[in-house]
Amino acid sequence: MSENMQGLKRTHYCTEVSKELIGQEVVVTGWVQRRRNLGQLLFITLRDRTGLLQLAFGEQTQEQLFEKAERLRSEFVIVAQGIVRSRGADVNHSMATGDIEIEVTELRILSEAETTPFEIVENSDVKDELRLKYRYLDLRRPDMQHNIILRSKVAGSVRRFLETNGFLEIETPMLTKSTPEGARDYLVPSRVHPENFYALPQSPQIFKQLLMVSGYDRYFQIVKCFRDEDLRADRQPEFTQIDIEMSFVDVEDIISMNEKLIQQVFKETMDMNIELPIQRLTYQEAMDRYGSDKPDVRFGVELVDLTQTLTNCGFAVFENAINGGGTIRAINAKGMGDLGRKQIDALVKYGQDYGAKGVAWLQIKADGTEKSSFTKFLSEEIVSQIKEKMNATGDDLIMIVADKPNVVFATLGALRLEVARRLELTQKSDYKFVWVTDFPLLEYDEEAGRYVAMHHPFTMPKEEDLHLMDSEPSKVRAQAYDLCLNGYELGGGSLRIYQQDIQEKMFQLLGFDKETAYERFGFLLNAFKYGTPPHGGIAFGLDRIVMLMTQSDSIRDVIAFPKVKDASCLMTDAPNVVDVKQLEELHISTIEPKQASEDVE
RNA sequence: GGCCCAGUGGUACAGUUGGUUAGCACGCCGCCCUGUCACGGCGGAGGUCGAGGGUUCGAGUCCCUUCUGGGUCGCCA
Repeated sequence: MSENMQGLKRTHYCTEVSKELIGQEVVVTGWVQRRRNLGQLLFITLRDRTGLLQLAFGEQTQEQLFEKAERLRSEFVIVAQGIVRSRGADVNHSMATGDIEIEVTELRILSEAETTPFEIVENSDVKDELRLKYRYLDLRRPDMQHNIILRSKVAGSVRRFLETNGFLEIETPMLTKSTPEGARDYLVPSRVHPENFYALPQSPQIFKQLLMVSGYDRYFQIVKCFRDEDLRADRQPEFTQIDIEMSFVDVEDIISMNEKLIQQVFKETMDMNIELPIQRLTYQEAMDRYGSDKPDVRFGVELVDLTQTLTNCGFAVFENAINGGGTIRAINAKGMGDLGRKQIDALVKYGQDYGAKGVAWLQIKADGTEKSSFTKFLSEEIVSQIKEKMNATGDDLIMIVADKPNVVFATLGALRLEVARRLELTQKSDYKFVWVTDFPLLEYDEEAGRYVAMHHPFTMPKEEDLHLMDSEPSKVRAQAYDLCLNGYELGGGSLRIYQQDIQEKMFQLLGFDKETAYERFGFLLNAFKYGTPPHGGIAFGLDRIVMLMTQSDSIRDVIAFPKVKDASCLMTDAPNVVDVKQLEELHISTIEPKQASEDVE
């Protein structure tokens, strides 16, 4: 029979009880972490979100109370009243409250608990599947509580900084209009409008721009966004953005404001100092040096251009790549000079997952001898040129990819990261930020047979590239920027187009006629007719920021109730089948059950 | 949609070239124990080895299919 708290009120969280309170009466609440019954003496470790506290039952304890304490089991919820006392010499140094305990005078069992499917301890090694099914228990674990609490602190720090700097927090709709550009939308059927659908926002992009038109000048929102795409360790179908927009600013204003934001958040929540200004790379530099637009700059192993050296060495693969508009680049994995053939082949295979047809390699062992996948095309002169360019001094594995630039960058960029993992070149506790700027405005979509916006259709081109919009659209750079940390994109943004003529040109390049553009974004284009300030902004992925802060491997570990790989929720079983009546109200016909068998044969 | 990894009492793991009764730790239950804190001691319960099929005298182990979870490519303006 469970009891209630009537007449008792919590006076302290577990770790707020300290030796300053010795002799005083306190009331504490929480979950039973552990019971240690020594016969005539019994200890309970009590846990709440602040930590652990020991309760003691001994010779002064009334018999009835002691018997009640003996009934306690792990995860029972209790309230205990008692006197704080010193533990004397028996201090537990691994516990924040290890020098004191509560001599309990009253105990109430508020809720009993069945044996949990896994133990509620830090760093437990339970399968994700089980953790997520019993997420409410997983969230009791101290490391998860730390993550979720830190997340709240980060959000608080963001709000304080932005409010101090004149930003207004304004909410935008969750039920909005589908925008077929970009990611797939989650759709919500309308009951009132048969065959019509709302979409959940992929981001509040257009609304925040409208708020600039409306004169709010500085906006922010910590907001859920939805994208119906496949999941990854750092991607969930619903995720949280720190969404920011500013008026009457240029790229420098936005970057400097936002690096101050990041600096303050890391200082307040991690006590970590970030030196400003944060390093910057142009997109082109990032690709050339790291093979990635979200480079991990904690280590070297940079890409080197070997096009000049190798085009005419006689190896047809290289020659064909160059004739096909390609390039030849390489990385040098120092410390892999004695890697065996099997392991090299594994690296080659790894690289092929990223699109390269092959990876040529040249190994220079510690003793100076060479081994290569294309020995017969390597004259002494070419080898020495490669050695010089790759700074090879022995114990090197040079991996070379010849292909179209995007394939070369993707492959070597991925191999570079794989090399770093194998050689353990990075530490999670090391944080290196970098801004990547001057992204291309457009990229060519082979499948659609047209240009698509790399960022979004409202991204402002660089002034000096405007003249290229007609002649060489692929060369136009955007006033767009991403903030990257340790190989993750933390956030990105741009200056927006606010001039009618440039916007029209942009739509033209994207292959929208005026009607299509108005059908999709008419409310924005109309709004721009009534006085639009120059504006721009950025959006940060809150989940990723906290993931990196907590050194987690997945954003699942910093989201209270995340979804699994197929976007379902193991705890609630969402998504689920709904009542036929609900469907009828929404004018959705029920799905016919699939014909059993036959369709294969 | 493709590729890769994993699945063995409640949990985490071990299980040899296929061989008799599937092993260990933690947890759980009971008894004992006055300073424990990963308490200790003694005893006990708990498994259709993810599922289905196949090979075999015999399958946790080999093969096929499938389910579940994870990673990743595609995808993610």
